[in-house]
Amino acid sequence: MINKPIPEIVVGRLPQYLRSLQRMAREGRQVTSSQELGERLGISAAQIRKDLSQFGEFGKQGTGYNIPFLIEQIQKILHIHHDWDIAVVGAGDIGSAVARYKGFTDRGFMSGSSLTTIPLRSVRRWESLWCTTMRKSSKLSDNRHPGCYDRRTRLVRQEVADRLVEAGVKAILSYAPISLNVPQGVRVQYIDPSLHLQRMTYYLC
Amino acid sequence: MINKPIPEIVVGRLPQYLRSLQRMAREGRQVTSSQELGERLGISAAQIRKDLSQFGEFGKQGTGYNIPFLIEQIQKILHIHHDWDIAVVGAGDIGSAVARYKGFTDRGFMSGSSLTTIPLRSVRRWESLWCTTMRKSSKLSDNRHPGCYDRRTRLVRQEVADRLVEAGVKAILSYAPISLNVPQGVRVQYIDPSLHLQRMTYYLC
DNA sequence: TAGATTGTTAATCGATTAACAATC
DNA sequence: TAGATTGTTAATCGATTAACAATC
Repeated sequence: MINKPIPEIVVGRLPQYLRSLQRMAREGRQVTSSQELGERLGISAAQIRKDLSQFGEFGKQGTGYNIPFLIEQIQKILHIHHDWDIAVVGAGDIGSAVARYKGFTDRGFMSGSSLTTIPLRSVRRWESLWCTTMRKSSKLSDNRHPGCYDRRTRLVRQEVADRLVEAGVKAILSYAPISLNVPQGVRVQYIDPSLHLQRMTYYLC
Repeated sequence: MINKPIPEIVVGRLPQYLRSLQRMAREGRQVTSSQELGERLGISAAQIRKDLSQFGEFGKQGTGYNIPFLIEQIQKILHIHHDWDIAVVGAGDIGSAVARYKGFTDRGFMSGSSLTTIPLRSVRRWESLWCTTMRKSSKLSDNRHPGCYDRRTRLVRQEVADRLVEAGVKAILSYAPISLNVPQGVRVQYIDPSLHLQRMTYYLC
Protein backbone atom coordinates (compact mmCIF):
# COMPACT_ATOMS: atom_id res chain seq x y z
CA MET A 1 0.00 0.00 0.00
CA ILE A 2 1.42 3.33 -1.05
CA ASN A 3 1.07 6.37 1.19
CA LYS A 4 -0.58 9.03 -0.88
CA PRO A 5 1.14 12.39 -0.56
CA ILE A 6 -0.92 15.00 1.27
CA PRO A 7 -2.37 17.52 -1.20
CA GLU A 8 -0.65 20.90 -1.02
CA ILE A 9 -3.97 22.60 -0.53
CA VAL A 10 -4.47 20.64 2.68
CA VAL A 11 -1.01 21.50 3.97
CA GLY A 12 -1.79 25.11 3.18
CA ARG A 13 -4.80 25.12 5.44
CA LEU A 14 -3.03 23.72 8.48
CA PRO A 15 -1.31 27.02 9.33
CA GLN A 16 -4.73 28.69 9.28
CA TYR A 17 -6.14 26.11 11.66
CA LEU A 18 -3.14 26.57 13.88
CA ARG A 19 -3.51 30.33 13.99
CA SER A 20 -7.16 30.09 15.00
CA LEU A 21 -6.41 27.45 17.61
CA GLN A 22 -3.64 29.54 19.09
CA ARG A 23 -6.01 32.46 19.39
CA MET A 24 -8.56 30.25 21.13
CA ALA A 25 -5.86 29.05 23.50
CA ARG A 26 -4.97 32.64 24.29
CA GLU A 27 -8.64 33.23 25.04
CA GLY A 28 -8.37 30.46 27.63
CA ARG A 29 -10.35 27.88 25.70
CA GLN A 30 -9.67 24.17 26.24
CA VAL A 31 -11.73 22.36 23.59
CA THR A 32 -13.29 23.17 20.25
CA SER A 33 -15.17 21.38 17.49
CA SER A 34 -14.72 21.18 13.76
CA GLN A 35 -17.90 23.21 13.51
CA GLU A 36 -16.68 26.11 15.65
CA LEU A 37 -13.29 26.17 13.97
CA GLY A 38 -14.99 26.10 10.61
CA GLU A 39 -17.21 29.03 11.45
CA ARG A 40 -14.25 31.10 12.56
CA LEU A 41 -12.41 30.40 9.34
CA GLY A 42 -15.23 30.26 6.85
CA ILE A 43 -14.46 26.63 6.07
CA SER A 44 -16.87 23.69 6.31
CA ALA A 45 -16.67 21.45 9.36
CA ALA A 46 -16.46 18.40 7.12
CA GLN A 47 -13.39 19.76 5.40
CA ILE A 48 -11.58 20.42 8.64
CA ARG A 49 -12.27 16.89 9.88
CA LYS A 50 -11.18 15.47 6.56
CA ASP A 51 -7.99 17.51 6.52
CA LEU A 52 -7.01 16.58 10.05
CA SER A 53 -7.84 12.92 9.52
CA GLN A 54 -5.10 12.76 6.89
CA PHE A 55 -2.56 13.04 9.67
CA GLY A 56 -4.16 11.05 12.48
CA GLU A 57 -7.05 10.94 14.90
CA PHE A 58 -6.86 14.01 17.06
CA GLY A 59 -10.44 14.37 18.28
CA LYS A 60 -12.91 12.58 20.52
CA GLN A 61 -16.45 11.73 19.39
CA GLY A 62 -18.98 13.75 21.31
CA THR A 63 -16.38 16.13 22.68
CA GLY A 64 -14.35 17.62 19.87
CA TYR A 65 -10.67 18.56 19.89
CA ASN A 66 -8.48 19.40 22.84
CA ILE A 67 -6.99 22.72 21.81
CA PRO A 68 -3.51 22.53 23.35
CA PHE A 69 -3.13 18.96 22.13
CA LEU A 70 -4.22 19.79 18.59
CA ILE A 71 -1.91 22.79 18.51
CA GLU A 72 0.98 20.57 19.47
CA GLN A 73 0.08 17.99 16.85
CA ILE A 74 -0.20 20.53 14.04
CA GLN A 75 3.07 22.13 15.09
CA LYS A 76 4.73 18.73 14.81
CA ILE A 77 3.17 18.08 11.41
CA LEU A 78 4.40 21.44 10.16
CA HIS A 79 7.81 20.92 11.75
CA ILE A 80 7.54 24.05 13.82
CA HIS A 81 7.72 22.43 17.23
CA HIS A 82 11.17 23.98 17.31
CA ASP A 83 12.23 27.34 15.90
CA TRP A 84 13.76 27.83 12.49
CA ASP A 85 16.43 30.36 11.65
CA ILE A 86 15.69 33.04 9.15
CA ALA A 87 18.03 35.09 7.02
CA VAL A 88 16.47 38.34 5.90
CA VAL A 89 18.19 39.39 2.72
CA GLY A 90 17.99 43.09 2.06
CA ALA A 91 17.91 45.87 4.62
CA GLY A 92 15.73 48.34 2.75
CA ASP A 93 12.18 49.34 3.69
CA ILE A 94 10.68 45.89 3.45
CA GLY A 95 13.65 43.92 4.75
CA SER A 96 13.88 46.16 7.78
CA ALA A 97 10.18 45.91 8.49
CA VAL A 98 10.35 42.13 8.27
CA ALA A 99 13.41 42.00 10.50
CA ARG A 100 11.55 43.99 13.14
CA TYR A 101 8.28 42.11 12.67
CA LYS A 102 6.91 40.74 15.94
CA GLY A 103 4.53 38.27 14.32
CA PHE A 104 7.04 35.42 13.95
CA THR A 105 7.28 34.80 17.67
CA ASP A 106 5.51 31.62 18.78
CA ARG A 107 4.94 30.66 15.20
CA GLY A 108 8.07 28.68 14.63
CA PHE A 109 10.58 31.33 13.64
CA MET A 110 13.25 33.63 14.91
CA SER A 111 13.30 33.17 18.64
CA GLY A 112 16.19 35.11 20.08
CA SER A 113 19.35 35.06 18.03
CA SER A 114 18.12 32.99 15.11
CA LEU A 115 17.62 35.98 12.83
CA THR A 116 20.34 36.95 10.39
CA THR A 117 20.11 40.19 8.48
CA ILE A 118 22.15 40.49 5.33
CA PRO A 119 22.28 43.96 3.75
CA LEU A 120 22.11 43.87 -0.02
CA ARG A 121 25.50 45.58 -0.19
CA SER A 122 27.18 42.47 1.14
CA VAL A 123 24.85 40.14 -0.73
CA ARG A 124 26.37 41.46 -3.87
CA ARG A 125 29.81 40.30 -2.89
CA TRP A 126 28.93 36.69 -3.52
CA GLU A 127 31.67 34.94 -1.61
CA SER A 128 30.97 37.06 1.38
CA LEU A 129 27.27 36.21 1.32
CA TRP A 130 28.03 32.57 0.95
CA CYS A 131 30.31 32.63 3.95
CA THR A 132 27.91 34.64 6.03
CA THR A 133 25.01 32.35 5.40
CA MET A 134 26.95 29.19 6.04
CA ARG A 135 28.66 30.47 9.15
CA LYS A 136 25.46 31.67 10.73
CA SER A 137 23.68 28.48 9.91
CA SER A 138 26.26 26.20 11.50
CA LYS A 139 26.47 28.46 14.50
CA LEU A 140 22.78 28.08 15.15
CA SER A 141 21.01 24.97 14.03
CA ASP A 142 22.64 23.57 10.98
CA ASN A 143 21.10 24.01 7.60
CA ARG A 144 17.87 25.62 8.71
CA HIS A 145 16.84 28.61 6.66
CA PRO A 146 13.17 28.51 5.83
CA GLY A 147 12.83 32.17 5.05
CA CYS A 148 14.61 34.77 3.05
CA TYR A 149 13.50 38.05 1.62
CA ASP A 150 14.80 40.22 -1.10
CA ARG A 151 14.11 43.10 -3.41
CA ARG A 152 15.97 44.70 -6.35
CA THR A 153 16.33 44.23 -10.04
CA ARG A 154 15.44 40.94 -11.63
CA LEU A 155 18.89 39.63 -12.40
CA VAL A 156 20.27 40.40 -9.00
CA ARG A 157 17.32 38.70 -7.35
CA GLN A 158 17.73 35.50 -9.32
CA GLU A 159 21.43 35.50 -8.49
CA VAL A 160 20.69 36.08 -4.84
CA ALA A 161 18.39 33.09 -4.91
CA ASP A 162 21.07 31.02 -6.65
CA ARG A 163 23.61 31.85 -3.98
CA LEU A 164 21.20 31.11 -1.18
CA VAL A 165 20.40 27.74 -2.70
CA GLU A 166 24.12 27.03 -3.02
CA ALA A 167 24.49 27.90 0.64
CA GLY A 168 21.94 25.25 1.53
CA VAL A 169 18.79 27.33 1.92
CA LYS A 170 15.80 25.08 1.25
CA ALA A 171 12.94 27.59 1.41
CA ILE A 172 12.62 31.14 0.16
CA LEU A 173 9.85 33.62 0.81
CA SER A 174 10.24 36.32 -1.78
CA TYR A 175 8.73 39.79 -1.66
CA ALA A 176 10.00 40.49 -5.15
CA PRO A 177 7.50 40.40 -8.03
CA ILE A 178 9.35 37.85 -10.15
CA SER A 179 9.26 34.09 -10.48
CA LEU A 180 12.49 32.55 -9.25
CA ASN A 181 14.05 29.48 -10.82
CA VAL A 182 15.19 27.06 -8.17
CA PRO A 183 16.20 23.41 -8.31
CA GLN A 184 13.89 20.61 -7.25
CA GLY A 185 13.67 20.31 -3.51
CA VAL A 186 13.82 24.04 -2.85
CA ARG A 187 10.53 25.68 -1.96
CA VAL A 188 9.56 29.22 -2.90
CA GLN A 189 6.59 31.27 -1.79
CA TYR A 190 5.78 34.77 -2.98
CA ILE A 191 4.21 37.81 -1.42
CA ASP A 192 3.13 40.48 -3.87
CA PRO A 193 0.63 43.02 -2.54
CA SER A 194 -0.26 44.27 -6.03
CA LEU A 195 -1.44 40.81 -7.00
CA HIS A 196 -3.77 40.73 -4.01
CA LEU A 197 -5.12 44.17 -4.78
CA GLN A 198 -5.71 43.33 -8.44
CA ARG A 199 -7.61 40.24 -7.40
CA MET A 200 -10.04 42.52 -5.58
CA THR A 201 -10.42 45.31 -8.11
CA TYR A 202 -12.03 42.80 -10.47
CA TYR A 203 -15.05 42.82 -8.17
CA LEU A 204 -15.14 46.61 -7.82
CA CYS A 205 -16.43 48.94 -10.49
CA MET B 1 -29.19 31.96 -20.71
CA ILE B 2 -27.52 32.83 -17.46
CA ASN B 3 -23.95 34.17 -17.40
CA LYS B 4 -21.99 31.93 -15.10
CA PRO B 5 -19.84 33.90 -12.69
CA ILE B 6 -16.12 33.57 -13.32
CA PRO B 7 -14.51 31.26 -10.74
CA GLU B 8 -12.42 33.15 -8.20
CA ILE B 9 -9.46 30.93 -8.95
CA VAL B 10 -9.49 32.14 -12.54
CA VAL B 11 -9.68 35.79 -11.51
CA GLY B 12 -6.77 35.12 -9.19
CA ARG B 13 -4.57 33.98 -12.06
CA LEU B 14 -5.17 37.01 -14.25
CA PRO B 15 -2.84 39.26 -12.22
CA GLN B 16 -0.10 36.67 -12.67
CA TYR B 17 -0.63 36.59 -16.40
CA LEU B 18 -0.57 40.36 -16.44
CA ARG B 19 2.68 40.56 -14.51
CA SER B 20 4.41 38.17 -16.90
CA LEU B 21 3.06 39.97 -19.93
CA GLN B 22 4.24 43.31 -18.61
CA ARG B 23 7.69 41.90 -18.13
CA MET B 24 7.68 40.58 -21.69
CA ALA B 25 6.57 43.99 -22.92
CA ARG B 26 9.46 45.60 -21.03
CA GLU B 27 11.76 43.11 -22.75
CA GLY B 28 10.49 44.51 -26.06
CA ARG B 29 8.41 41.48 -27.00
CA GLN B 30 5.36 41.91 -29.24
CA VAL B 31 3.63 38.51 -29.29
CA THR B 32 3.53 35.42 -27.13
CA SER B 33 1.69 32.11 -27.00
CA SER B 34 -0.21 30.30 -24.30
CA GLN B 35 2.64 27.82 -24.30
CA GLU B 36 5.37 30.37 -23.62
CA LEU B 37 3.34 32.15 -20.99
CA GLY B 38 2.56 28.84 -19.37
CA GLU B 39 6.21 27.86 -19.21
CA ARG B 40 7.13 31.13 -17.56
CA LEU B 41 4.45 30.68 -14.94
CA GLY B 42 4.46 26.94 -14.44
CA ILE B 43 0.87 26.70 -15.67
CA SER B 44 -0.41 24.55 -18.54
CA ALA B 45 -1.04 26.22 -21.88
CA ALA B 46 -4.54 24.74 -21.97
CA GLN B 47 -5.40 26.40 -18.71
CA ILE B 48 -4.24 29.79 -19.85
CA ARG B 49 -6.30 29.55 -23.03
CA LYS B 50 -9.30 28.35 -21.06
CA ASP B 51 -8.99 31.15 -18.53
CA LEU B 52 -8.67 33.88 -21.14
CA SER B 53 -11.51 32.48 -23.21
CA GLN B 54 -13.86 33.15 -20.31
CA PHE B 55 -13.52 36.84 -21.04
CA GLY B 56 -13.29 36.96 -24.82
CA GLU B 57 -11.17 35.99 -27.79
CA PHE B 58 -7.87 37.76 -27.48
CA GLY B 59 -5.59 35.60 -29.61
CA LYS B 60 -5.09 34.67 -33.24
CA GLN B 61 -4.79 31.09 -34.43
CA GLY B 62 -1.35 30.35 -35.69
CA THR B 63 0.10 33.51 -34.18
CA GLY B 64 -0.69 33.72 -30.50
CA TYR B 65 -1.44 36.80 -28.44
CA ASN B 66 -0.43 40.38 -29.10
CA ILE B 67 1.22 41.38 -25.85
CA PRO B 68 0.28 45.07 -25.59
CA PHE B 69 -3.29 44.25 -26.62
CA LEU B 70 -3.64 41.43 -24.12
CA ILE B 71 -2.19 43.60 -21.35
CA GLU B 72 -4.79 46.24 -22.12
CA GLN B 73 -7.60 43.70 -22.11
CA ILE B 74 -6.60 42.14 -18.81
CA GLN B 75 -6.22 45.57 -17.26
CA LYS B 76 -9.77 46.37 -18.31
CA ILE B 77 -11.07 43.09 -16.95
CA LEU B 78 -9.37 43.74 -13.62
CA HIS B 79 -10.53 47.37 -13.62
CA ILE B 80 -7.02 48.67 -13.38
CA HIS B 81 -6.98 50.61 -16.64
CA HIS B 82 -7.15 53.62 -14.35
CA ASP B 83 -5.45 54.06 -10.98
CA TRP B 84 -7.11 53.37 -7.66
CA ASP B 85 -6.53 55.35 -4.51
CA ILE B 86 -5.07 53.61 -1.51
CA ALA B 87 -5.27 54.51 2.13
CA VAL B 88 -2.46 53.00 4.15
CA VAL B 89 -3.66 52.67 7.71
CA GLY B 90 -0.85 52.55 10.22
CA ALA B 91 2.49 54.28 9.98
CA GLY B 92 4.62 51.73 11.81
CA ASP B 93 7.27 49.51 10.23
CA ILE B 94 4.99 47.75 7.79
CA GLY B 95 2.73 50.69 6.99
CA SER B 96 5.72 52.88 6.25
CA ALA B 97 7.34 50.26 4.05
CA VAL B 98 4.11 49.83 2.10
CA ALA B 99 3.68 53.58 1.74
CA ARG B 100 7.16 53.83 0.24
CA TYR B 101 6.78 50.68 -1.88
CA LYS B 102 7.62 51.31 -5.51
CA GLY B 103 5.91 48.17 -6.81
CA PHE B 104 2.43 49.67 -7.14
CA THR B 105 3.38 51.93 -10.00
CA ASP B 106 2.01 50.76 -13.35
CA ARG B 107 -0.02 48.13 -11.62
CA GLY B 108 -3.16 50.11 -11.04
CA PHE B 109 -2.48 51.88 -7.79
CA MET B 110 -1.19 55.05 -6.22
CA SER B 111 -0.05 57.17 -9.08
CA GLY B 112 0.90 60.57 -7.77
CA SER B 113 -1.31 61.93 -5.02
CA SER B 114 -3.67 58.99 -4.70
CA LEU B 115 -1.98 57.63 -1.58
CA THR B 116 -3.33 58.55 1.82
CA THR B 117 -1.41 57.63 4.94
CA ILE B 118 -3.33 57.50 8.19
CA PRO B 119 -1.23 57.08 11.32
CA LEU B 120 -2.82 54.76 13.86
CA ARG B 121 -2.91 57.61 16.37
CA SER B 122 -5.55 59.37 14.33
CA VAL B 123 -7.26 56.14 13.35
CA ARG B 124 -8.12 55.68 16.97
CA ARG B 125 -10.07 58.91 17.05
CA TRP B 126 -12.87 57.40 15.03
CA GLU B 127 -14.63 60.53 13.86
CA SER B 128 -11.39 61.95 12.67
CA LEU B 129 -10.58 58.84 10.66
CA TRP B 130 -14.00 58.80 9.16
CA CYS B 131 -13.66 62.41 8.07
CA THR B 132 -10.17 61.94 6.76
CA THR B 133 -11.09 58.98 4.65
CA MET B 134 -14.18 60.56 3.21
CA ARG B 135 -12.57 63.86 2.48
CA LYS B 136 -9.62 62.33 0.76
CA SER B 137 -11.81 60.04 -1.23
CA SER B 138 -14.04 62.76 -2.61
CA LYS B 139 -11.02 64.92 -3.32
CA LEU B 140 -9.55 62.24 -5.51
CA SER B 141 -11.84 59.79 -7.26
CA ASP B 142 -14.92 59.20 -5.25
CA ASN B 143 -15.31 56.03 -3.31
CA ARG B 144 -12.22 54.27 -4.56
CA HIS B 145 -10.18 52.63 -1.86
CA PRO B 146 -9.11 49.16 -2.87
CA GLY B 147 -6.33 48.86 -0.36
CA CYS B 148 -5.82 49.44 3.29
CA TYR B 149 -3.30 48.09 5.72
CA ASP B 150 -3.22 47.82 9.44
CA ARG B 151 -1.60 46.26 12.43
CA ARG B 152 -2.26 46.25 16.19
CA THR B 153 -4.32 44.35 18.70
CA ARG B 154 -7.27 42.33 17.54
CA LEU B 155 -10.08 44.53 18.76
CA VAL B 156 -8.60 47.70 17.39
CA ARG B 157 -8.07 46.07 14.03
CA GLN B 158 -11.66 44.90 13.70
CA GLU B 159 -12.84 48.37 14.68
CA VAL B 160 -10.53 49.94 12.15
CA ALA B 161 -12.03 47.68 9.51
CA ASP B 162 -15.55 48.62 10.66
CA ARG B 163 -14.80 52.31 10.34
CA LEU B 164 -13.23 51.91 6.95
CA VAL B 165 -16.27 49.99 5.73
CA GLU B 166 -18.50 52.73 7.09
CA ALA B 167 -16.43 55.24 5.19
CA GLY B 168 -17.13 53.40 1.96
CA VAL B 169 -13.99 51.31 1.57
CA LYS B 170 -14.84 48.24 -0.50
CA ALA B 171 -11.59 46.30 -0.37
CA ILE B 172 -9.11 45.73 2.41
CA LEU B 173 -5.68 44.16 2.23
CA SER B 174 -4.74 43.27 5.76
CA TYR B 175 -1.26 42.54 7.05
CA ALA B 176 -2.68 41.62 10.43
CA PRO B 177 -2.91 37.94 11.37
CA ILE B 178 -6.63 37.90 12.16
CA SER B 179 -9.78 37.21 10.18
CA LEU B 180 -11.84 40.36 9.77
CA ASN B 181 -15.63 40.35 9.75
CA VAL B 182 -16.94 42.52 6.98
CA PRO B 183 -20.38 42.85 5.39
CA GLN B 184 -21.25 41.28 2.05
CA GLY B 185 -19.83 43.23 -0.83
CA VAL B 186 -16.60 44.15 0.93
CA ARG B 187 -13.53 42.19 -0.13
CA VAL B 188 -10.67 41.27 2.16
CA GLN B 189 -7.32 39.75 1.35
CA TYR B 190 -4.65 38.81 3.85
CA ILE B 191 -0.89 38.79 3.86
CA ASP B 192 0.70 36.81 6.66
CA PRO B 193 4.34 35.84 6.14
CA SER B 194 4.25 33.25 8.95
CA LEU B 195 1.54 31.34 7.12
CA HIS B 196 3.69 31.17 4.02
CA LEU B 197 6.70 30.02 5.98
CA GLN B 198 4.74 27.35 7.82
CA ARG B 199 3.44 26.06 4.52
CA MET B 200 7.06 25.41 3.53
CA THR B 201 8.42 23.95 6.76
CA TYR B 202 6.06 21.01 6.29
CA TYR B 203 8.29 19.90 3.45
CA LEU B 204 11.54 20.46 5.34
CA CYS B 205 12.86 18.12 8.00
C1' DT C 1 -28.93 6.25 28.35
C1' DA C 2 -29.25 10.59 25.36
C1' DG C 3 -26.70 13.97 23.01
C1' DA C 4 -22.87 15.33 20.56
C1' DT C 5 -19.18 15.04 17.46
C1' DT C 6 -15.72 12.42 15.36
C1' DG C 7 -13.56 9.80 11.27
C1' DT C 8 -14.76 7.95 6.93
C1' DT C 9 -17.30 6.61 2.87
C1' DA C 10 -19.81 7.61 -1.20
C1' DA C 11 -21.86 11.25 -3.96
C1' DT C 12 -21.32 15.72 -5.81
C1' DC C 13 -19.21 19.32 -7.54
C1' DG C 14 -15.68 21.90 -9.90
C1' DA C 15 -11.22 22.45 -12.02
C1' DT C 16 -7.66 20.76 -15.13
C1' DT C 17 -6.12 18.47 -19.14
C1' DA C 18 -6.11 16.33 -23.62
C1' DA C 19 -7.51 16.56 -28.07
C1' DC C 20 -8.89 18.66 -32.24
C1' DA C 21 -11.54 21.38 -35.62
C1' DA C 22 -11.18 26.06 -36.99
C1' DT C 23 -8.35 29.38 -38.93
C1' DC C 24 -4.62 32.69 -39.15
C1' DT D 1 -0.29 25.43 -49.06
C1' DA D 2 2.06 23.96 -44.59
C1' DG D 3 2.78 25.08 -39.94
C1' DA D 4 1.27 26.93 -35.84
C1' DT D 5 -1.78 28.10 -32.31
C1' DT D 6 -6.20 29.40 -30.91
C1' DG D 7 -10.93 28.51 -28.63
C1' DT D 8 -13.75 24.82 -27.14
C1' DT D 9 -15.50 20.27 -26.11
C1' DA D 10 -15.34 16.01 -23.72
C1' DA D 11 -12.72 13.18 -20.55
C1' DT D 12 -10.10 13.07 -16.47
C1' DC D 13 -8.79 14.19 -12.30
C1' DG D 14 -9.15 16.00 -7.68
C1' DA D 15 -11.40 18.45 -4.01
C1' DT D 16 -15.53 19.35 -1.30
C1' DT D 17 -19.69 18.05 0.84
C1' DA D 18 -23.31 15.21 2.78
C1' DA D 19 -24.41 11.54 5.47
C1' DC D 20 -23.87 8.25 9.00
C1' DA D 21 -22.00 4.46 11.84
C1' DA D 22 -18.92 4.52 15.63
C1' DT D 23 -18.22 6.07 20.08
C1' DC D 24 -17.17 9.38 23.69
